[in-house]
Amino acid sequence: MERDHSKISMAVIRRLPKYRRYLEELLNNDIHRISSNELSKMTGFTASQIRQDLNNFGGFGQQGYGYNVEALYEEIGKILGLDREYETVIVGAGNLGQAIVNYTNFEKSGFKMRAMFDVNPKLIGLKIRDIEIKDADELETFVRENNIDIGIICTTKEQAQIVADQLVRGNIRGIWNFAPADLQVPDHVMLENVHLSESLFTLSYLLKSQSEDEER
Amino acid sequence: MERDHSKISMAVIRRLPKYRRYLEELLNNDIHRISSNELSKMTGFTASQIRQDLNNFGGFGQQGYGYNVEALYEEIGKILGLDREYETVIVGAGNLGQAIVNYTNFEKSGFKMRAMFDVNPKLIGLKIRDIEIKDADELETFVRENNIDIGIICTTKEQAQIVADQLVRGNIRGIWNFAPADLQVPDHVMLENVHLSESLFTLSYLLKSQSEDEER
DNA sequence: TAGATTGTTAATCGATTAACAATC
DNA sequence: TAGATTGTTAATCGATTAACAATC
Repeated sequence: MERDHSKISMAVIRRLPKYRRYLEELLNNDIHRISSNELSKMTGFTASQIRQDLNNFGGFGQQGYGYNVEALYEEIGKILGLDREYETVIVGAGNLGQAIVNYTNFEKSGFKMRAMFDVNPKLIGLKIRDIEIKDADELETFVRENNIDIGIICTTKEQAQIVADQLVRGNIRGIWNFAPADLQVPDHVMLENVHLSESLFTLSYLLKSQSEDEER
Repeated sequence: MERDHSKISMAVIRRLPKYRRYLEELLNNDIHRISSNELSKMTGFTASQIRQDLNNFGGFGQQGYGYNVEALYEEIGKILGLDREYETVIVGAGNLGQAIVNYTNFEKSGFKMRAMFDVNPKLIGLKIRDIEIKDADELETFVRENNIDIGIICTTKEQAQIVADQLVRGNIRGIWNFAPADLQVPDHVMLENVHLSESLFTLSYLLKSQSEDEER
């Protein structure tokens, strides 16, 4: 049933978490069967697209019946790599870093927060949810010795590339970057950016075009 | 020179902030002229795409010369609606709300933070950067009376739709939503989501497919 | 069996890239 | 003028939608 996933487009991948979120909701409401048509109404994607998306990974459905909610939820989790745990560190223990470490849903999804790092002496040594804020000097060593998978960068844009280099030297596998910068990392290190100002500027564009539309 | 912007694709819009960011960098380095080819090398987009993108909005360049950095920077700012100020409130004064209010770059870009709101009595009355945390009960009235443009939702997913409804009743124009939920808002209210877990799950997918590739 | 709904192919649509004439 | 680079059209590529045969 499993196909070659190696050339799935990112557009498909980015829809999977939304499918999974709605499937979770269905499970919470004790609904065990769903058709692409019903999922379409919930998610706003077309039924055709949903069937296409899922079929990239195998035939999870059954003709005349639809999809089993539990099974599909589990399969999507596996595709996304959520059937395992990830060792994680947060670099930058300011408000954003703290927001992430306090958002326990990430832990529940398997992203284990092992340490935070900062340069601010006032923060070093503190603990948040039992997670210690360490001196940023120890980052590379800690990442290497603890086989950390993911580094979450919550520093200024000035520090971000320096931190990324340290993470890479410590053999990090992926970087989740919140700094407003385009980081340079080797091909084998996966990079996912959250560029907040790009998102905010998109909203301001939408407001502008909305008000222009109203003038018509 | 100005064209009808009403049917520009979102793919184009979401590239504009990146162009603008690199143009700002050029300005800081006193570079006043840039070709689509050089911009291509910096941003990673093709030169052809850059010229196509910019030509959606008018001919900002000059044959044989390229683009004037200042002028292009300004134009992109105008297109994105960054040539004006926005009245903004943050709902939810936890770490994430505080991270946003403390990130002063948004203020510099014209997004004026006028108040924060929370239900937690321990937070109500406190001030962050001179911005007061108010009782969430006052949200709708405050938004209406102060002509707030943008509401930033940093609450739990359970509270998010309730807050969105209050913002809408207060005549909000746009919502920047950080809660992991798909909010229902009327068509005239613009909605931009930052779904952090979707981004993190995408990273975990990338890690998984990267390790599968290595096995080959 | 009849009805429902998937899996999958084909058609359409939209976005990106290539090419080059226009022009500074 | 010669050289460079845009603006813009045409070609290609990829993603979405439609349609329907397969099948539960």
